[in-house]
Amino acid sequence: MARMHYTRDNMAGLLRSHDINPTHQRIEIAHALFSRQEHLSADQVMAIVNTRHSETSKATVYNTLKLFLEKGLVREVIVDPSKVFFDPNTSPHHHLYEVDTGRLSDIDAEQVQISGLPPLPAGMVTEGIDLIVRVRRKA
Amino acid sequence: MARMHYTRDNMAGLLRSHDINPTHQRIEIAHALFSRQEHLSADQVMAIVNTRHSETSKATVYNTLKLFLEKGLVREVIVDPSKVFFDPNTSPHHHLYEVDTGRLSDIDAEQVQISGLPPLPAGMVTEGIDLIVRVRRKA
DNA sequence: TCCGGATATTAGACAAAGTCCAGATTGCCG
DNA sequence: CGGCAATCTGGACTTTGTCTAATATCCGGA
Ligand SMILES: [Mn+2]
Ligand SMILES: [Mn+2]
Ligand SMILES: [Zn+2]
Ligand SMILES: [Zn+2]
Repeated sequence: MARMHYTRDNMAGLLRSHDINPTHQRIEIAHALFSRQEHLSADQVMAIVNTRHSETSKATVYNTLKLFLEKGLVREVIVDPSKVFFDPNTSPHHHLYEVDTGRLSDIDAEQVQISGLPPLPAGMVTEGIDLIVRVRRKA
Repeated sequence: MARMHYTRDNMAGLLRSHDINPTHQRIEIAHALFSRQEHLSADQVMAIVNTRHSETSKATVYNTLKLFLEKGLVREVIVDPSKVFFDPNTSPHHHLYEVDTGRLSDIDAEQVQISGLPPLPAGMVTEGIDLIVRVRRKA
């Protein structure tokens, strides 16, 4: 929070701080996500990064997003059966999904409490708890 | 609940009660889901239904699962970026997803409470609230 | 029973998202 | 400059799911 501006220049430091070698392509992809602070699909990232002139291949977009994921720079949001969204907000939070438009927005985790979850099966650890509120325009 | 046995004979009535014309293929597909009470992907349904000898086409499997969904006979569970699962349990409940094995199991909604959700945007209605606990084998 | 329309099923072409690979590029160090 | 590791790339490939036009099945009325 209280993050000011995500410029391309900032991106190099952000990447380094996550143990990611900052290359031109990686900076562009990070910038697409962080400057917008939106949930983007791989396809959308691809389109943004290649608006001016084609710069980054599909393989690199996918490789890079996966790398960001492994390094904990972004998180994955699985709400749509046809594509995954990448989320520059890695603090714990939930999602509101408008099923008819595909719009996806954040719900702050602070004020939401979830209680009464059963104990985990032995030898398992929680990787994350995803809460998705699916909404639709009233008929 | 307290459902005893899901035989093929029961399936016709179940389908009719959901306003679905019971055909041979639909009965087989419903039987695959309800007799197991498991979360199955379209591919898995296809494999089950066609074990003995090929009986049902891919198009019919997908058409039928979509029909079941529309008629409220099954629900969709979106946890895996690569495929959707179909769930014969339509009562409100949550899911535990073992990310490394792909195993998906139910969490009773009765004892879980979720509070503090923000008000919905105007003109929107909730279609459902999905809670997914992602777990992993302890390292 | 036979006919005709509505309903359901089918094979296979197609599309979209994502993966993989082998070859080119880049950046860096001596 | 030459070598090496890391990165990037086009394009083939895979998987999941959709679509379509042809066929098969079902059913009610003559
Ligand atoms: Mn650029
Ligand atoms: Mn059969
Ligand atoms: Zn988010
Ligand atoms: Zn379930």
